Amino acid sequence: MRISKLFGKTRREIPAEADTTSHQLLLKAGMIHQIAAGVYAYLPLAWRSLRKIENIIREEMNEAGGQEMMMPALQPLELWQETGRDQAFGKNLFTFSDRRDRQLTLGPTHEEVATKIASSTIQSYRDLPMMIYHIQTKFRDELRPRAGLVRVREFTMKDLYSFDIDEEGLDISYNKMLRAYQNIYNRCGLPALLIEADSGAIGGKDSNEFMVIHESGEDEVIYCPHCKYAANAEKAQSIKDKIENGKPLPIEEIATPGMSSIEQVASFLKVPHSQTLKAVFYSADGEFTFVVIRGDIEVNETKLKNVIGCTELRLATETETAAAGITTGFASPIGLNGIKTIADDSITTSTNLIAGGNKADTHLKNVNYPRDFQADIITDIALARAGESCPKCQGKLLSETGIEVGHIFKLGTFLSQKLGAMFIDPEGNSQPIFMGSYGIGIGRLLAALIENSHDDKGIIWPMSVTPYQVHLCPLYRDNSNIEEMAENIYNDLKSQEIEVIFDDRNESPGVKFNDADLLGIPLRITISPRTLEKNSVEVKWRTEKKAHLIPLEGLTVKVKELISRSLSELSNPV
RNA sequence: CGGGGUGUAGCGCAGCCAGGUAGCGCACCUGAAUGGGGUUCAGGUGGUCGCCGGUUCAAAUCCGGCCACCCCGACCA
Repeated sequence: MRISKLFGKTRREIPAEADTTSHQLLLKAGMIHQIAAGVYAYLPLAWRSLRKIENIIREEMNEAGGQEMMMPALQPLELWQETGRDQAFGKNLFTFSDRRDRQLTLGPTHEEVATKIASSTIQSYRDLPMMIYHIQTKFRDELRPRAGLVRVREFTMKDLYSFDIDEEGLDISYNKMLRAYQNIYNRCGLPALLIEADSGAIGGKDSNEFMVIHESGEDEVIYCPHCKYAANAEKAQSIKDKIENGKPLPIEEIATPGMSSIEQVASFLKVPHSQTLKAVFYSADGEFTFVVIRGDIEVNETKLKNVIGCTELRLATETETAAAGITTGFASPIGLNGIKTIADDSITTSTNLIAGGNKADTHLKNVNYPRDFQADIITDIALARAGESCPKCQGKLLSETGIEVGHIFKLGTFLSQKLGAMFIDPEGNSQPIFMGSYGIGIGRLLAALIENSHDDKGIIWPMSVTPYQVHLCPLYRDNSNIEEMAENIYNDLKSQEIEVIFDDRNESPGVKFNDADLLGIPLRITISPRTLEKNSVEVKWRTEKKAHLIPLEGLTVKVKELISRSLSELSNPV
């Protein structure tokens, strides 16, 4: 490709709207163009990289036994209503009506469609196990698209669905995918951490995410440096320190005028936050719910949602709280009637806590569970934090932010039961198919790659996913000798199927080098009067400062060798 | 949806407060010189000032409404 003909120009200044590195570099390098919030066009350079990533994914999916097919983006909303996931997705689902007033949705994912097809295609245990996948455009009406390609409303995703006869079969399929995913990240040169994740509204047993640890990420990862325990903060467990406040004492009412927050109460009574009881009120699918947790710990709403089993969970409004007869700021689980109460297990290991008095300006001292109140459910609903102890090895937990570049789920039989995807077992009984779902967002992977691999000059592509392998950079091109040599080298490299981008512009060396660094092609070949004097060209890796001279004679063979060596460093299958 | 911000040429911005022929830099076109890390000079092309309405002799500028985009939060298989 000649840069003079390339669709998409590099820029010196970047649109003010971009403030994430990958977004800035993608714009600066002329690789993407924004059309609306969270909607992008991919220009030729980005498209080449995206296709390479897709192909790596395709190869690994095929290797693991997946069969590629294509499912439609346009889906009847009815299908989503059958599984109830229209509610779970809520407004994230793009929906509209066709000319006959039938409601349609642009698929945010394809479990429903895949399951529907499986229900008619798979009939016997002899048809299982089976894995199908496609690479296709998804639509999600995100509340807030952000950070360039990191969170968008239209994006390409590879999603694979596995179908098995039982839990053990699912485990096998799941592990195959897990290995395939690790191969994908390795081949893309992207260090992705495998972590435990919440499986969300669809339920299911296990779920894992692949995270690229990076400050611009949107997810918090809690991990243990000692035993490699790592989990999404929504899922993470920790050992809560026990707080002993002595033997249970008699309950006592105390005046706390105007002290309505944990902060105020604790400092007023000169006790640590951990000796207080915090009350939080939620509306869970419309039901008013009272949540109690130790004062120093935050509620993990994902855990809470799973415990309650609701689809919509939000903090209750002041009106709702008042309607439930609760005195905000002085709420208490004691003497509560007819309100669903959920408590974190942290309150069972502490004694003599300070709780609200259920009337203004009053708190209760020496509150003890279960002596003074009961909860409908007692379990872990706490947000794990860095500094707490690892649930596996007692080591100290740490926290980082990360970009989610893959998510895999053991779905179990939830969807197959809803949609009637059954098979006949060897005994002749009808059984629901065990399903798994495995997704990778291609564009986000690209963004994560750039976040992970760049310097202040530009992108640094791994050889496997670079738009081009070689950047050919002749200096003083109007010198006819250079021009001719450069054209020859360009043609030689191309004839050996080396992917080369040729800076055939008559620009100054500074401009060319800066653009080369910005585009981030792994190998740069410079040809100038200076190198020609020695019958050589300069070859420089994007990752290195220094260039070295390579003779013109045998150049193509040498370059081919460098490329394949670079590629082989990226592929060591798990 | 709550909070904050921005819309003027392809990009970055000034002009608005105090209404009076729309400007600068980059990019782009022409020419010349130069050139190993965004080179210089000269000449040029390009704008419904986000949209609709109001005030006014006159609106990029003042007033009202709307829209779009960005950031933080909430939300998120």
